[in-house]
Amino acid sequence: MEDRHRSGCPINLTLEVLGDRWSLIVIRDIMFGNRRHYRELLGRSHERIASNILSDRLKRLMDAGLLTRRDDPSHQQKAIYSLTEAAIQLLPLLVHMGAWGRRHRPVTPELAIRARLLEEGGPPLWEAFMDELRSLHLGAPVKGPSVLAGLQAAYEKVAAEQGIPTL
Amino acid sequence: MEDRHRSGCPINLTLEVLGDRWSLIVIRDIMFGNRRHYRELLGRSHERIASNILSDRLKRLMDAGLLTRRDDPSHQQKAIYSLTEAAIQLLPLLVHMGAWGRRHRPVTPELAIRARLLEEGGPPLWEAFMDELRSLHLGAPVKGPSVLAGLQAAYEKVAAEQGIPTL
DNA sequence: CAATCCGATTGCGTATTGCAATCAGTTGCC
DNA sequence: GGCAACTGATTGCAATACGCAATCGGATTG
Repeated sequence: MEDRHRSGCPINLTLEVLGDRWSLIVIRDIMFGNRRHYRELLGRSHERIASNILSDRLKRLMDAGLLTRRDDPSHQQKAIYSLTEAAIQLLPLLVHMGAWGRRHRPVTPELAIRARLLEEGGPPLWEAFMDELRSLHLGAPVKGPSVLAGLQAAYEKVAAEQGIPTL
Repeated sequence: MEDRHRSGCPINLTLEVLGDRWSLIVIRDIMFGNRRHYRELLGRSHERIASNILSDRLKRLMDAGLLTRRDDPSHQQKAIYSLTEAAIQLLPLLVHMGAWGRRHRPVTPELAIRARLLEEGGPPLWEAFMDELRSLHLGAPVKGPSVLAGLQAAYEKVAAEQGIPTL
């Protein structure tokens, strides 16, 4: 991206990569929504990212070493985007953002269910989730039950109880 | 700021407040640099924020309930900016950002000293620091020795050993 | 062979950013 | 008193980024 940095401060350097309104949304959708294709990222979020912005962010995140792109073997023209280890290690950051937002912003309760569960699970749950992400994105061996599926099931349970349409 | 949100997702709502290149830099400088005046924030950082951007960010952060502004009793035209409880609770997020940047970005070693100490200190140190911030910014009673001074001393010690100019 | 889906790209108007200069009022100093 | 320095900003302007809609060439599906 840039060779010239504003400063070598760790927080500043992190903001140079993630300090905009879309980069972390894209990573969130890949990480928690398991969205691996361009069209999935484009259409299925509440936030409705524009296609040119998505394209630009995918490029930037690849340049920054947070995403990789490979061809989908099942479809000649599909691409699969995967998280790198660096991106997987953003999980605690995203959990903290969710936790802070839950406390200090006007969140929609059903959209905060996953954030609450991840917060309550604490570092042990995060580690299990990160291991699962490594198996999904880096081809690492599967180590345990699916945290992702567990979060989704918990969400659907609460959603069903409250008559909320599943995303 | 905006009444219309892109979505009620906790991560998205957090990004609507903090998802730009300067907001967290301002909070970082107030929090870790104890910079409470406009001119201090304007001039003493490595990143050199422009005065109009700083002015705009201070306004937005006040609107978002992360900062308060009051008159400086010692100087008729000076203002003192303080963190709110919501902003103080961003500390773990900032520590995680620093930790991630330290591992995955080309940080300047001496600028990473505080980040390393806060990371190593873990939640107990963060709690102590947050208590100190509450006494500095919210007028809460002082509870223990100054974490801020400790970080600064540790930084100056390493800096002196390596002949690095103190900020 | 037509409709649909694929990952983008283009055009265009608006909003945000970066940079430098400037402002009016206050303070410190001699 | 007088003046330089300092206070928290504001203004003007150019460059960049964003948001939105339309579109693209190629591949797949029915």
